[in-house]
Amino acid sequence: MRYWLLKTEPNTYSWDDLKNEQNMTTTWEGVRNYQARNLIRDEIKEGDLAFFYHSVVKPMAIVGIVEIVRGAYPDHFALDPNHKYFDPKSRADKPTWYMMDVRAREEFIRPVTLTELKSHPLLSQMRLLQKGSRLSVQPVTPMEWRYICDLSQLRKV
DNA sequence: GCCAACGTTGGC
DNA sequence: GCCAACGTTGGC
Repeated sequence: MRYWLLKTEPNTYSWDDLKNEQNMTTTWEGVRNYQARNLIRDEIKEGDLAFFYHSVVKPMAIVGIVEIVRGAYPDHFALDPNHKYFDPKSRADKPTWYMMDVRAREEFIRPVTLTELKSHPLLSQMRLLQKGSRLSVQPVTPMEWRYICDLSQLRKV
């Protein structure tokens, strides 16, 4: 089982949005970056866990934990010409993009902010904290995972 | 609102 | 295959 971090802009899709979904489960579509695509398609497996990170908002923070409840399958939104995630290069018989399903599992009673993450030397190698790191799907090491979970209290959702 | 970093596009 | 131009991301 491996650990990940998923970025989202809460203006677009937030932790509260996820908690309000039926079964607190949503599709995770619209990833249009090849590096992130490769992680979804090749590395992320059902049962893996991921931090849910709010970007471009105050405060920027990890707010909860989701479980991957369905591994990679073709992103059908790429095939819909009327959808904002449409990509004319993707084809049904040869999909370019992949999506997955995630479910809210736990939330941080106190969100762990980007500022706080940066203040911990042991987290200095975190992908999220590297200059210019724009990847919206990132790996998290087991050490980083445990360390960050210990920074806040978790509660089941 | 700014702008550095990054990814993609397209002419050559 | 190179690389300049362009568009986007995302922290500040």
